[in-house]
Amino acid sequence: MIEDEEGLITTLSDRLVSEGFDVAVARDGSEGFEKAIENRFDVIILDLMLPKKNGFDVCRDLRKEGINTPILMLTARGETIDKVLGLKLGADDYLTKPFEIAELLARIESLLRRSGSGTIGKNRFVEFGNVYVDFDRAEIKVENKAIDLSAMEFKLLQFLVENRGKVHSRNVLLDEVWGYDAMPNTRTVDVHVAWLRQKLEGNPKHPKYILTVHGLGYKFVD
Amino acid sequence: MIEDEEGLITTLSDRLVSEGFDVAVARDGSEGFEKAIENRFDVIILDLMLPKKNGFDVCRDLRKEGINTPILMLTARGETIDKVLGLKLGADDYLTKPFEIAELLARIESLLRRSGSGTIGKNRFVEFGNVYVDFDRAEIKVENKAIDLSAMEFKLLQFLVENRGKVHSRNVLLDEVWGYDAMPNTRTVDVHVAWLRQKLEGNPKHPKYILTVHGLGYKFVD
DNA sequence: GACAATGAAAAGAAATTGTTAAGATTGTAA
DNA sequence: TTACAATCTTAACAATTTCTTTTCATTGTC
Repeated sequence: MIEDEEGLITTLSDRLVSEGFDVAVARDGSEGFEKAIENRFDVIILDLMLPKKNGFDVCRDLRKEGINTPILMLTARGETIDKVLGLKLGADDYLTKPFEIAELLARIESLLRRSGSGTIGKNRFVEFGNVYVDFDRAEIKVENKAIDLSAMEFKLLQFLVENRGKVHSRNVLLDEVWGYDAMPNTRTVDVHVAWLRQKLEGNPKHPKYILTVHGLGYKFVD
Repeated sequence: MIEDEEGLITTLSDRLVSEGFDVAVARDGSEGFEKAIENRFDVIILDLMLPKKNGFDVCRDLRKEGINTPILMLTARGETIDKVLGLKLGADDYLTKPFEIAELLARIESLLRRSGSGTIGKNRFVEFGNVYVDFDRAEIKVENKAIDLSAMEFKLLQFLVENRGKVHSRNVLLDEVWGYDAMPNTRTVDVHVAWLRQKLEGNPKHPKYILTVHGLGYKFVD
């Protein structure tokens, strides 16, 4: 994402990350150009008005370098855009600010589909034993009965499941689930693990999925 | 629908109309190309073998013009189709003649769903409990009595309903419903949710449809 | 068996949400 | 243009839920 408007950067990258994308940001044209050459991105979101090197130039020069990554160009409100020029320079799609994020996501999907890079945004869920977890709906079912999890419990479960098999120390879990700037006692993790077990282990006293590794931390297995 | 086989045109357009779609027909490639640029269609059904300009060319040129309308390509019996080529040119799906009309309808539905334009053509409405919502007419009825919703309330309801089941954080709702450049307080969402509940939940204190997921956001269920 | 690590329970702290009402903003008609 | 009505946003407070800490019992390891 080559963009200099901080608000848009934050909103957009947050959303894209939550949709499962990895996002790299460049805040001016030259930086964007460099990064786009060094890395193999799937899509480039390119603002037209940029410091140092404008969107048209970035686009044209990238194509000159043989970079065929799909480019979605953003134009400011009211900015009259010369589509023909844009097309000649090699952009793949346009979007005029302000736009709905859904619109942008749809365009990205379309670009990815066209370039054959694959799809995203599916319903993510996992099953183990008779536990069913749907991360988008924030819903879990045990023996087909819906169970309520708190936000923390959910995030913790999600992290453990997505990094199954590996042992995670309490400090790692605090960083990953609670965030780097939250600094609760490590025992807090224990409490949440206990609650999770209470809710989804058939026999919480002898857990099958969320296991304790004495002296090291916890791990999820299935 | 860009197609030159009269029999198919009649059968198909009759059926599509009866399913609630509006259908425009072009009988050769050039005409189809022109019409697709002039109008905002929701789906294009495009035959491969056409007079004046073949399906591949129409497809590629439309994409070049920035037309992202989903394209469903029809190929004749036995016509070997180069799917890779088709994909590069921007088609979204294929169907080989002869096909069941039901199959074609299903593919169209799928394309519409993917492109997020909702199912248009049909007079789209939903019912849950004794609430009736017509999105095209922007009308809702509760126990058969018409209820007024403000613009925001309506957009919010529509988004929740169209993405039912999934939990949406307040920030996502702000982005989706208010737009990314609008930056109100996240609590604004709560207020609107409360109003919606007031208007369409039988017992607003214990909502059945618009549910709070503590710590995460809101979701619609029915 | 000693010592540290973990499990379990409960109370206090903190965060989130529901609700209301007072401005601020927008749209509309005179 | 002005005045009015409708709508939206913000702020405040209470109610609720969740999180953190603490304590003590239990388990595991050397």
